[in-house]
Parts: sequence; structure tokens; C-alpha cells
Amino acid sequence: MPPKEPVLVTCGLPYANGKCHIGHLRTYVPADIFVRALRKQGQNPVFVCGSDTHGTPIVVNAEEEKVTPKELVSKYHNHFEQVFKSMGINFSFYGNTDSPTSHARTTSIVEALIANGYVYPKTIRLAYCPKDKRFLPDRFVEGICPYCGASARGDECDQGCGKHLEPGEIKSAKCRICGTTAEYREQEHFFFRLSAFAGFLVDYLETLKGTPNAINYAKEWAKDLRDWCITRNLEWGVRFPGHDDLVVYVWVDAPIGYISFTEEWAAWQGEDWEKYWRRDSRIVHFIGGDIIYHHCIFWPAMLQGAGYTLPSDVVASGMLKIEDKKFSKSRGYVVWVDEDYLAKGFHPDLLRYYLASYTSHTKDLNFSWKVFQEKVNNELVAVLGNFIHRTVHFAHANFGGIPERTGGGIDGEVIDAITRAKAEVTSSFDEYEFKRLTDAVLALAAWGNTYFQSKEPWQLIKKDREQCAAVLRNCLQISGAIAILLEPVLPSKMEEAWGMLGQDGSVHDALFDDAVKEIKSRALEKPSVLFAKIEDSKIAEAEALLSSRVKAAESKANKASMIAPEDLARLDLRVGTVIKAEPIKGSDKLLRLEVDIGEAVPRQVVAGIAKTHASSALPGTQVVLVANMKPAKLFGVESRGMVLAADENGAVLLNPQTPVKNGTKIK
RNA sequence: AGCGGGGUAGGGUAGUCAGGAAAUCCCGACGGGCUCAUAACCCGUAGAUCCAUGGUUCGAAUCCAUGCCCCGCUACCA
Repeated sequence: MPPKEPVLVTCGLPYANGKCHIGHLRTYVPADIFVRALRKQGQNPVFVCGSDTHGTPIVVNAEEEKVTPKELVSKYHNHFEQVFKSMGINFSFYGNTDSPTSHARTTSIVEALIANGYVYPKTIRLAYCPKDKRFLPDRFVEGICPYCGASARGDECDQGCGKHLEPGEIKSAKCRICGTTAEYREQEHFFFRLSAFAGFLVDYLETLKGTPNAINYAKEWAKDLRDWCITRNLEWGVRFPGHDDLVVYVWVDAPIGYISFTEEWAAWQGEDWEKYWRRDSRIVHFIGGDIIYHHCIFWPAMLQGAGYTLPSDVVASGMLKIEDKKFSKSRGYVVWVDEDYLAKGFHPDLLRYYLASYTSHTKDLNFSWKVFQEKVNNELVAVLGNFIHRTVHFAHANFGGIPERTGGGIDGEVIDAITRAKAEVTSSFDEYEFKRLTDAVLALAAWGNTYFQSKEPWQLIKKDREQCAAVLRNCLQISGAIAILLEPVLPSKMEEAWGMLGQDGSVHDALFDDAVKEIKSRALEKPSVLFAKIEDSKIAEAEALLSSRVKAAESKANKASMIAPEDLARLDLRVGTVIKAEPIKGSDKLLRLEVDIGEAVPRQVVAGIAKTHASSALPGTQVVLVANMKPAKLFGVESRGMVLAADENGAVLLNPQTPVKNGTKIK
């Protein structure tokens, strides 16, 4: 049921501060399959994407790598563009959000929102680091969530309640770079009146199509909307109109890339971008499950507020696991597309097949090298590749090609089988379930194998050459249908198969409907191997690379291991006052202390501070004591605690800034 | 804590909205057959207390209640 209006398909923009990994492809490959399938149904979709180039992480990373943000972005932009091309992901246009068109479109939309009364200024208190001399936007701040009290990042309560935090809301803010306690300074910022769109969004989400994970999630959020601060104190980004010291928040200009890339594509092709963004059209966004909020709430509101066409579908993919573990760069559970996959000589189509056929689009997908090998060897090699191969091979060896039609046309049952597969393939796109597509075509190939086996052409050739020719024509018909139906998933491999079948033109241009058109007689070459088995050694190599990366990450993590708040809670730290202090005989480093921490009897503690502290000077001094330290005997004296000191050319005792009650707990 | 998505043989799934002979299909395992083909293909067998408990019903994977567990929003992220 392809609609007539123009169709635009987009993919969530890769953030240009890191390399492309298989997780990215979880979104981009299905989108490319979808676009190719639309073409096979006679439509002419435009497929745009581009690099997301702004935001604070890019600025931070560029500083660390001592390059400009522009250089950093350009490096990864080129990387993504090249990897997508290698993977057969053919965007009509791949842009970046730092282009002049993107800047201009963002400015224009922000101005439209201002003109329509959806943006207002408000003076807010912002965290400012006095040491680094800068405001601390978003993730530059750490502190305490004002709603639930958990530790949080500047833009979001990541440990606790999960609420989005507006700039200035966070409590006890600290600079994430240097740890300095932030000051608050007042500054005028600009807010998008998201709350004004509550009614609109509730209605809009009723009409929005796509995957249920996206829409259900968004419906809940639409009930509780707060205005968004859309400006930031940064140098890098799109200038907020009329304020040279502010840029717009990255989540404003990133989705606007969808429009500006359409404009750039249109300018290049002599097309009209407004057909897509100003009039009736079908706009389909493929995104990762982590940015549903932005695409179903914030983005439609912006478009509505500025007078643009609204998205019709939001398709959100599930997450990716690596060898059944949660995807994690820092823990080493990552497969880089270029160095780990393509550079090792694996064909891009095999990975496309894996991603499409493993599970539902909205569920978590596990990438395992072992499963990868099994799927390729058993499904693509044994079932599909072998069917095409045995068919073409037999036709070539016995007839020199596709035999002439002698009696009737293609068998009714063969046409039925192809028609069934075709119906399943086309309907799989209504629900964005790509696994149903690959299952249907694999079932057709399996059906073909059974057909071939039951007809025994190798026997027929000896007794009834004409009957045998008819069987082969049927099998070749099925092979051609497979090539067409599976082209969206395995574009280059199916083109190869198309060539082996001696068909005219390119399989890329064939329509799904051509799958049931009767195949024509022609000479064929001896077929080559379409899918080769993947050897165990190859998989072992890939697994070894992964596990070495995981091990390296583990040892790195052990060196500078992070602790959780509950780890800290295991320490019972208390403030106490030294009542008595005396040297320990036989030691020039140790002192015996008696410390009052509010208990009935003072604690006896041995401290290695004699070189820097005279025992006579200590009584009356407050110290910090680890009160639940396992007791130990030093020089025959029992120590029931440990006094904390900074270690700088000897011990420097820690004590409270102002005197506190003995026994006060330190958190 | 909240909200969303899940839990069906070793893995992946169908079925759940509109309840009906203890359950679909693919891969894997096992056995047999065949031989045109890349030791492939075909046929057959085993394997599931349908997360748990309670309820509604003549009948529950499916409906209701309660609970448990996993995942996402929520480092590094598509």
C-alpha cells in the first residue's frame, strides 16, 4: 500500500566524535533496506543523513586531542561517510550539521519560533567554574538531583529518578573537569515553550506511525512537558540569533539537519526540498531507541511551531549486545565496523543479513561471532547459496543455460510459492519487521531445495529431457525471485546472483513485481561460489581480538577503578578530638593517640605521623578517623582505627574546616 | 522511585489484542536417505512445568490480580 506523496527517509545522525561500530548499523542498515524496498515497489524515496557536529562532548574531546572541533568533526565525518558507503548504505545525501545550509536553516527555524511567540528569555542561575573561568553547560556539571537527591549530571538525573534537568536546577554543582565547586552566576537564556504544545502532541502521537516502542514511550512523556532551555554558553555551534555569546542547544540543530540535508540534496539534484518539508509528504525517521524523546516530543513541536511538515513515522531500533554482554566501548564490548569487520575481509552483505535476520527490529540484538558464522554457513551458504548454485550449475552443465520454454509456463505451485514470499516481504515493511523479510525469502529457498529434490532432475535428464528442462526453468525462476526479493538486504551479493542468472540490467532496478515475470531463455556461464563458508579459524581470530580488547579494558579499569556510592558507605568515617598523644617506644614514626569520637571510651589509635607532628601539639586537635578499621597491633600497641592524612612529604592531618561535635559522621 | 518494552525447547521466533484438541517456524543436536550441488540437499526424531503464585472459565501461553527477573530512558550509545 505505498502512498503516492513524496517519501523522505532519514537516519538518526551519528555523533562525529567516535568511530562507527556495529551498534550504529543496527539503525542504518534497516533504514537502507527499507529505502531499497520502497524503490522495489516503484517509489522514489529520498534518503538523507549526516554527521551531528555540535554539542559539548565534541568540544571536550577536541580540547583533549588538541585539535579544533572542526578538525575533529571532519575526521569522523569522513570516516562515517566511507564506512556507510562500504556497507552498501546508499544515502541520497550525507551532510553535516556544521554546513552553511544547516546553520541557515537552524537560524531560520529559531527565528520563526521566536516570531511565533514560542521562545522567551529568562534569567537563570548557572553553574560557573571559577577556576576554568567558564559556564558549565550540561554534562560539564555534576551534582545532586533537586527531585530525588541522587547524584546527577547537569542535564539529567542519571543515577536516580531519570528526570531531565534544566540548566541551573542541579544542586551542589561541581565542575566535572577540575572538580571545583561551581559558583552560580545569573545569565539570560532562551526557552522553547514546549508546554504550549501539550495538546497538539497528544493528538499528534495518536496519528504517528512507526514502532510501538517509540510511540508508547512518547505518549507518557507528552503528559508532563516543561519548557526547554535552548541556548548554551559555548563557542562551537549555531549562534543564537542576536546573541553572539550563545549557541543553540545541539538538540535543536541536530534534527534540523534532516531538513538542511534535504535542501542540499535538492539543490544538487535540481529538486524542490519544500515538497518534503512544507507540503504533504511521508517522513520516516529511523532512530536508536535512546533518542525517542527528541524525535517524538521535541522535534514535532519545533516543526509545528515553525510551520513545517511533521514526521509520519518514527522507527526506533532496539539496542545491541556483543556476545550477550551490554554494548560498552569502555568495557571492550564493541565491534568496530572498519577495523574489526571490513578490514578482516568479511563481506558487508553478511553483516547486513545478520542485523536484519536476527530478531525483531525493536528488541535487543545480540551480535556473536559464533552465531554470525552459523547464520552465514547454514542459511546463506547451505540453503540459499546452494540452491542458486545447484540450479545454475545443473542448467549450465546440461543445457548450457536457461532452457527454452517447451510446454507450459512456470508451474502454478512455483508461482504460488513466489507470490507468498513476495506478499510476506512487502508486508514486513508495514510493521518495520525486517526479520520477516529474510525468513520469507529463506523459506522460499528451502521450498526450492525441496522442489528440486523431489523432482530429481538428475534422474529426469536421463529419461525425459523436456520434463527436466521444465523443472530447471522453475528452479531458475525461483532463483531470480530470490535475487529480487533479497536485494534490499544483500544488494551486492544479489547483484552477483543476478549476473549468474544472466538477467538484463541490474537487480537494483528490478521491482518486486518482476519476481513473478517469466524468466527468459539464455546461455549461462558456469556459476561461481556466491557465499563461501566462513572457516572456524577466521571466527576464532575475531573472537580473540574481542576478548583481548575486553581484557585490556578490564585491566585498565582495575588500575583506576570507579567505586559506587555504596562502596563509600562501607567506610565509617568520623570526626574525633585527640585527647592524648605519646610516642611509641622503639618507633620513630608512630604515635599512640587516644581519640574521642563520642564513644564512652576514647579510641586508641596508632598513627604514623611522628615525623611531622609532635605529640605535645596534638591534644585538642580534631582529626578524621576511619572508625570501622579492622583492629591491628603495631609495636605491641593495638590500633582501633586510622587517622586520615594527606600524603605530601610526610603526613598532613585532615580536619574539619570548623570544629564539629565528636563522632560526627563524614559522608 | 517512575514510565516504557520484555520473560514461549540450547539460540532466535509465531501465537497473546478478538481464550478452545499441552504450541509455529528457522538455526543448532541426533538418526536415516539421496547424490545435481559449496560434505551440500531431502526425510524423520528428541527437546518447552509457555517466569511464579493465585483467580475467572467447561476450557488459559492468551483474560484478571499479586510477585520475581531482564532491558531501555540512565556513563561511554544507534
